[in-house]
Amino acid sequence: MKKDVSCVKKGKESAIFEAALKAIKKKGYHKARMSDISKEAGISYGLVYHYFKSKEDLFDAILNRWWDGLFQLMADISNGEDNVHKKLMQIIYYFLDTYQTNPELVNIFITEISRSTTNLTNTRLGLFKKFISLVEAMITDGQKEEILRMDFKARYLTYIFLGSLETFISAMVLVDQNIKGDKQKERIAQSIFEVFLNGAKSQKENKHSAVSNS
Amino acid sequence: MKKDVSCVKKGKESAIFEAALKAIKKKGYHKARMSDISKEAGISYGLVYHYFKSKEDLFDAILNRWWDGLFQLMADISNGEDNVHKKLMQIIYYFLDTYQTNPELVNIFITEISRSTTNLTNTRLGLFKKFISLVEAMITDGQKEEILRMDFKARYLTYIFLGSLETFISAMVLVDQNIKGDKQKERIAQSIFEVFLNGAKSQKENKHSAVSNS
Amino acid sequence: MKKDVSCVKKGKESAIFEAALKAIKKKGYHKARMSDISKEAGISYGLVYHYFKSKEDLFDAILNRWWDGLFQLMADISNGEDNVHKKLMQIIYYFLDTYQTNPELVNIFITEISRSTTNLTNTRLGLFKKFISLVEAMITDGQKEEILRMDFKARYLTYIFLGSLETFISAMVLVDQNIKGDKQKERIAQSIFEVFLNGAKSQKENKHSAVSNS
Amino acid sequence: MKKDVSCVKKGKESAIFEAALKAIKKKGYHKARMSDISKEAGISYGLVYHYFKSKEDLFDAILNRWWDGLFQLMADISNGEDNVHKKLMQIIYYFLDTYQTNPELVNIFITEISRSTTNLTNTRLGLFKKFISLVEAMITDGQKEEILRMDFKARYLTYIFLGSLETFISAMVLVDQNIKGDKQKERIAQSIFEVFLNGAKSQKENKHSAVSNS
DNA sequence: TATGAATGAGGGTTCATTCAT
DNA sequence: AATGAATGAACCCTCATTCAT
Repeated sequence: MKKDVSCVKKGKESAIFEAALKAIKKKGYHKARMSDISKEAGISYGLVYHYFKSKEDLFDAILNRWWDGLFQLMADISNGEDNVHKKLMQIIYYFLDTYQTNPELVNIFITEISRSTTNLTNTRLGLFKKFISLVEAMITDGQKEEILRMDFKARYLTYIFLGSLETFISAMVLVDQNIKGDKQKERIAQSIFEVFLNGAKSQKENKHSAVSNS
Repeated sequence: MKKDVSCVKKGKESAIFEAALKAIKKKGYHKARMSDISKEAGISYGLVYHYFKSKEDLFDAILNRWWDGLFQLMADISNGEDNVHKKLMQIIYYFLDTYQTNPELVNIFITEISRSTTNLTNTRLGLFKKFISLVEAMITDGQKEEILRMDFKARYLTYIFLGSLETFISAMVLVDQNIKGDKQKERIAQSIFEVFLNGAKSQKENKHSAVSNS
Repeated sequence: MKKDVSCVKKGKESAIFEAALKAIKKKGYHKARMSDISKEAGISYGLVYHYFKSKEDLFDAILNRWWDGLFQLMADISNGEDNVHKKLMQIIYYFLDTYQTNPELVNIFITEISRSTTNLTNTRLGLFKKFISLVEAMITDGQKEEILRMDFKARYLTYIFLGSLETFISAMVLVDQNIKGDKQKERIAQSIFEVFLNGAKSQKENKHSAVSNS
Repeated sequence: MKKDVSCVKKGKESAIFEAALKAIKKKGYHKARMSDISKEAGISYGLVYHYFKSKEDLFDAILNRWWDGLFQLMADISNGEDNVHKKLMQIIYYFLDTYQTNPELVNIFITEISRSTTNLTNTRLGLFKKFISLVEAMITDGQKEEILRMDFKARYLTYIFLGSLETFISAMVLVDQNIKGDKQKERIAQSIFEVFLNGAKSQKENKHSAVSNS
């Protein structure tokens, strides 16, 4: 019941929110106009300001939805007893799942946040760093459990992991590709993770180096 | 000497260019004002337009410097006889070298181009895709030579390679980290490449899987 | 009553329109500033753009008011059964009437359109040529009915007719002369038409030539 | 010799002058840029300012050439003993002749002066009024000699005369028509003058009115 | 004379935000 | 809650004019 009420109450707010997602995806934060958003939401110009204090505020709300979901996941993972394999896979899946249900949201994360220094207020930068730290902590654990190689800083491995993930998503975003079915999603997730874990070297090469290393 | 002459001739243009780099790095393309640039360059407002047709034009000049250098490198690599190892390493070094000499340039590439769909005109998108294709071609060669694993699409490996690289740089950009000395540069390059090639899995794990695979 | 409603609804738009008329009359289209117009209309700068897309658009709106009225008249005349005398007189009266009620509008037509090649987009040029053609058609009819002399091209007579009319108006515009009462208006209209029809030659001369022609 | 020197000295000045004519004809005074003019003249940007104090000054020089020629003619006519017929014809011919040798000059007179109140400084307005007065004086003389009808103000006849003339030229200007040969020039001059003098009424109509007048 | 780089005061336009209704 | 008219501070760009060489 509570939820219903909130839905009734938040019906317009939510419409604005979704409209903002679309508009920002389409034009980017700077070029998306408040009028685009209100038009897309099917409401009047000034009403946006009843629900969101400013454009910046609306943007923050969008980011918060992203970060909230992500940090919720990170909390769940941290509390769980999975090994590093499964933990990292869950992160990958979070990105891919969200991309399926809410491509605009991922798009905005990729294009406006993950690389842009300009949109990064200190608060936002903090969230971003916090996320990296959480991943790094997992990787460090993996190193301690001797699952991940220890000859590189955990931070470096983190970059490589997140970088692969982001670029994959980014590429899909760029061509507006949608993930067709769970099969493809699984394949993509596997690719990212497999290469991260075992590298791009061929088996043949591996043997060579195994020999040469022996 | 040659350089001096060009500096005399191109003194102002070059000053504007550098000022634009700084301004765009600081505020991003959209928020960077032409007045910021002229002020930074120590010249009058209107003079910018003597050297560059428009803000867009100035931006393009910056991008062209980046792409020109990168495509020059790609051409050199393609003509050379190096194996895929060395080729990919050269790409990594190009990013790191440029980051040393011209951190703003790399910054702009990372923040305004490599992920931003909004700033991407068709021309720019084309350059970006061309670059990806060239890397993919190298990776494909590496697969044919059985140096790189063949169980994943070359395009996927490409994403992972470039993703790792970009995120590394991006992270440095984010914290305004500078590369101290060639030693550190080498270590970073090695990290990226090593993990890409051999994966993040520890040796111990590798033995396990080697055993389990046999 | 109708007018009142429209005034309530279109109050600001109409105020901008009138202000634009004044500003353009005073300074000409090029030198008239949007800020002049907004100031004259007693509104804020940006509001002009709420009602008119651009300066050009506002200018077009002004021209359209003129052309709409004129072409409406031309249509009415064409449908009517009047002879060429009355038709041409109605055109003269349209100019003079509009000059009385809306001197700025006529002013702008005279100064910015009827002679200026620079402000003439193809659309505007088209309207102008269309008007000339309609007048020419009347004159041609007059020639067919043997009311007007046939030894000159209808187009030539058209130029002379419109030229007389325009210059008359133009001269009044130049000295900001206003038409005092319907008497003066009638006298002016008569002058233009009489001379066009019967020429400037004196009666005495006419007799001479009549004799010499016989 | 003096003239030669002046020609050597004034070579560039004259080139600028002609270039300005072309540029202003093409784009109008306001839109014609000083750079257009210098480019057209084949000289450097700043040099224009050696010969002309300002854009306004250059414009005035152009107008002066026109007015000088015209007032010279008016002086010659006034001193001569021709009747009003010949005098008016000479004015017509001055316009047509100049249009043949210097179409841009006439164009500028038509489009930028004869109707535009905006470009009219008091000085320029004075010249214009002076010209009208001189024509009016001729017409008045014609009335006194009972060659021209006296039932209308001389000023009105003047407007009609000049209006016919201007619109004719204006129409040629509009379509960039050039006068082919002296035959056509004569025909045009005749048309203008004939209708001014004898009116547009057909002979048949004239007889009717002659009858009705008797 | 001659060059063209350099200046900077506006100009049109945009758009986040406010406010009266 | 809801509307959309109203505001005005910037912003990009133009271009007449000046100036160092």
